[in-house]
Parts: sequence; C-alpha cells; structure tokens
Amino acid sequence: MGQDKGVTASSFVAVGPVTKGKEKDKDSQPVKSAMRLDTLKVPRASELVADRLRSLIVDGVVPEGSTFPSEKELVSQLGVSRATLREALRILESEGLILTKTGPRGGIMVQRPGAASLTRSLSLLLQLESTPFSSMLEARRLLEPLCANLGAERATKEELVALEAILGEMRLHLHDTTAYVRQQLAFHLGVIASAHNDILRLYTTSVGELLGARTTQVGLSLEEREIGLKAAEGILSALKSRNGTLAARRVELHLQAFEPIIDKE
Amino acid sequence: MGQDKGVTASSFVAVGPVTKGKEKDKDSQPVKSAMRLDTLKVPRASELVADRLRSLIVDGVVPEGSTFPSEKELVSQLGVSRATLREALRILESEGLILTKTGPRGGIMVQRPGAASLTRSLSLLLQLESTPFSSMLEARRLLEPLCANLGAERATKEELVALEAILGEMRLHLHDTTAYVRQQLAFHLGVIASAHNDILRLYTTSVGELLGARTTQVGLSLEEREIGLKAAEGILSALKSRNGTLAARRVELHLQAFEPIIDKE
DNA sequence: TCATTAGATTTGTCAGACAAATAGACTGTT
DNA sequence: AACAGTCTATTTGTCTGACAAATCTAATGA
Repeated sequence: MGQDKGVTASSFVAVGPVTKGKEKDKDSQPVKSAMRLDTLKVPRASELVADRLRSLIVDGVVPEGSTFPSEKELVSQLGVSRATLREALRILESEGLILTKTGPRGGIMVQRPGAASLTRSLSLLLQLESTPFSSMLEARRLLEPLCANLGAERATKEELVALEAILGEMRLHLHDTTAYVRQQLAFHLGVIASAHNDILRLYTTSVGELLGARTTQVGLSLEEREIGLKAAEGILSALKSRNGTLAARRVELHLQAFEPIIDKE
Repeated sequence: MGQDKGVTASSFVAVGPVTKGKEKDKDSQPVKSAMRLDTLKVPRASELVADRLRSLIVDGVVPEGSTFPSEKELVSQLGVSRATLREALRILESEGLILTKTGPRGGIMVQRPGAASLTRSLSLLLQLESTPFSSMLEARRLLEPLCANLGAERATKEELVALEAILGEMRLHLHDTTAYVRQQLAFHLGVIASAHNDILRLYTTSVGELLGARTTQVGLSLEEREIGLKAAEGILSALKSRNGTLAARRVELHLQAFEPIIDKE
C-alpha cells in the first residue's frame, strides 16, 4: 500500500468486510495427500471497494435510478484515495451497474444492467473464438422456438394484447423499413418474454441483438416485410390457441426463412 | 481534459484509432419527420484507451499468454497519465481479458475470458432480477438436451473417446464424492461441447456452472452417484449410436431426476 | 552448496492540483 | 415581466509526482 496509508488503509479495513490479512503458510502438509490450497489471491483495494459498492446495489440499499454520494464523500467515507475509488467505479461501470455524469445534479447514478451487459460479454467471447455467423443463426433458430413453446402456455392476456398491438404497428409501418424492423424486433422480444424464464430471455435476447444489428444494417425488402408480417400473425395465433408445438414450429420456419437474407453480405 | 494536456491528449488522439470526433448523422433522411439524434456520448480517455488495448487483443496483435508493455511504457506510448491508463486496465480486467501481477516478470498479462466471464455477468443479472432457482433448472433442462441432440450427429470420434475416458474416471472415483462430482461436471461439459456450437456451449456452460456450484455444495449420496453414472452411460451410448432424440430424452430425464436433489436446501 | 541479503522492476496506492461539463442563481436589457 | 447572457458552485475527468508492496535476479557469505 501507499505511503502514510498505514492509517487510512486500516481505517478503511475497519469499515471493510473481509480479506486484508495476507498470512503466508503455503503448504504445511504434515500428513501426505489432500490439503490442496490454491494460490492465495491478494485482493486489491479497488476490488474491495467495487465489491462493497456492488453489494449496496444488489442488496437494494441504493435503488436503481438514485445516485451515490459524490466521489469526494465516498473517498472520505471509505478511507481510500480517489484514484482507487475511480478504478472501482470503472469496474462497476463496465458491469453496467452505474453511469457517471459531470456537473451539479450529475454524479454516480445507479442503473440496471439489462441484457446489453450480457450481449457485450458474449460478443467479446465470440470475437475471440472467431465464431462463424452460422452458429449464431443456429442458436437463435433453436432458442426462440423453445421460448415460443413455453410462451404458448404461459403468456398472460396482457402480453398477448401487447403482441397484438405490436402487430398493428408492423402493419402500419409496413412501408417504413426502419420503423418496421424496430417493431418486428419488439415482436420477437415479446414472444421471448412470454416464456417467463429470465435466463432464456436474456440468452435469446442477447443472440437476437447480435443478429438484429445485422438485420437493420441489411434492411428488408417490401416483400420480405410482408412475409415477416404474415409469419408474425401465424405465431401470435398459435400462442393464442395455446398450441406450443405449433408456435415453436412456426417460429422455427420463420427464422429459417430469414436466415439467407441476413447471411448474404 | 486536464491541465497542459492539450499537448499530451492530442498526441494521444493522433495515435488513436477512431471515435474522437463526435459526428452524429444516424438516419440521413431529409424527408419530413425523424432527425432524431440521440444524446451525444462523450468518450472518456480511459474508455478510448481500453478500446485500443482491447482491439490489440482481439486482433491477435498481443496473443494470449503474452504480456503488455509495462504501465510506464504504455503511459509514454499512449500519452495519457497512469491514472487514466489504470482505469482502462480495470475495465479490461473486469472483462476477463487481462490480469496483472506485481514485481519483475509480472506486468499485464493477456488471458482469454472463457465462459466464466459470461457466468459472472449472468449471475449478476439474475441476482438483480431475483430470478428463482427453478428458472435456472428449467433453462438447463431445456438447453442441455438441445446440445445432446446436436452432439449425436456432430461428435467426433475423439470426443466420444474422451467421454468414454471420463466415464471411466467416474466409475473409478465412485466412492470419492468431490472427485466424482468433478468428473460428472466434466462429462456434462463434454456433451455440451460435442454440439459444436459456441453460443450454446457458452450459454449452457454458464447456467451449468451456477448450478454446479450448488451441486458440490450439497454433495451426492452413493446411490445418487450410481444413478448418475448409469445415466451417463446411457447418454454416451445414445451419442455413439447417433440417435439424437434418444440422447436428448435421456439427458432431460437425467436432469429432471436430479432437480429435487439440488433444489432441497 | 545453499541460505541470505541487496537491488531492480513492476504494480498498488496516495496526495494535491487543474481542466471540463453543467445546473442554478444572478444580472442586465428589452 | 420576460428573456438572454454571465457568473459561480459542484462534480467528474485528467495529470503529476511520490512512496509502498510484491517479487524476481544476482551478488554475498557461511
């Protein structure tokens, strides 16, 4: 740690939750086997600060939409330097938990991460593995029908009404490409949400976002839009009739039909 | 930016790759309405630095396992202060791209993120949404059979041999709970990998890790281990006979049978 | 030969300062 | 009174320089 921080650091640790001692014994194995203790991970102050602030958020102490105390105040309360605090803030920010603004009325604001956080993480991994585009298409073609199947038995009336409304918007904006694409994306998200399973929703939304970016890039012809509209109508009717296998089948066919459109480049 | 940094910052931007200008055109449709330009996002220097270093990694310029130049050198090359650089490093670290060590031979090492990165992100989201445990079980019960189905037609001989070997390990360590659980987890991962779809693999692995932590916590009785072993044998034989639906069915039954064991607390 | 010590290197932390963005109050003009 | 411009205070963004801690290497001494 830094210079006169023998004081400040200990005051921080006093407030701190755990892990600061750094006892070194390595392997004191008198017997013979077992007793494997893996490499001691020395925590950084910035990580500890990030942990504490994060737990304030997830525990609901600092609700979404509210703001943290200013950096100055946090520094004095936590007993760490501003540099350390700011490193912790960058961690939380990259997790999608906060965003910061300058000026009065600005500060450190709490926000909920949402699927975008997952999407970024996934996107990074896929870039590193140089995953082919076809794998994304396949994953979506497998996941969305799964959601539709569940949605057929779980969708609430309100959700079905909302989907109906989106369908109306799609009809309305049939001749405005960007608006139509946006509504079609909303329809997909609605179907996914109707499954009432957070994990499937987050997963399917993430891969959908990655592909959706492509769709808006490529755009859709009028004929393709009309086909998409018809497909959406069929899917919604299957959901309404609570026919899970039919809904799944229709979603799968729909996605399969659109794959060549997206894949062309 | 800070004080005399009019110089340093511009030299940095000179080296910089992209985004420093803040042009906003979005949809250049001169027709009538629209002309929505969303709030101008001013990039921080630390974000720009993080972007540049990240792209060095994903573009393979700095391969996995190697190390970056020291902070001192990076500071002089990028023309930013150490504080700014370190904030960027915390971002990359939270993305799982690097890790740092002190001392000579230490420094900033490049590593590949792996599924753990996704898992952390997912775990955070689920905590915030207070997603019930049952949703995780359901997601796994739906995803793993999907992988098994694909694996039946795509698994290479080598992968099948590896699974056979793991099965042997499971038999061998049938009376050692922790060792057995580890091998069973490896078996699951092997089945998942045999589908040859990165997205499904990452997804299923993530949710599996979240549940796997629970399994090792709870432990398994001898009888449960024997049942698990039998199930694994059945799954592998279905994969070998290239029977996708059978493999999927067996995986689903296996997971369904184990749900009450994990769910009890 | 081996343990110990000293030095060098790299990250970790602190402190203080100034720059930039921004909201709100204040002031002068119409 | 309404309005535009200015001034000020607050908050984040960045820089600089310093010291502390961890750790590898090499020299040193028994």
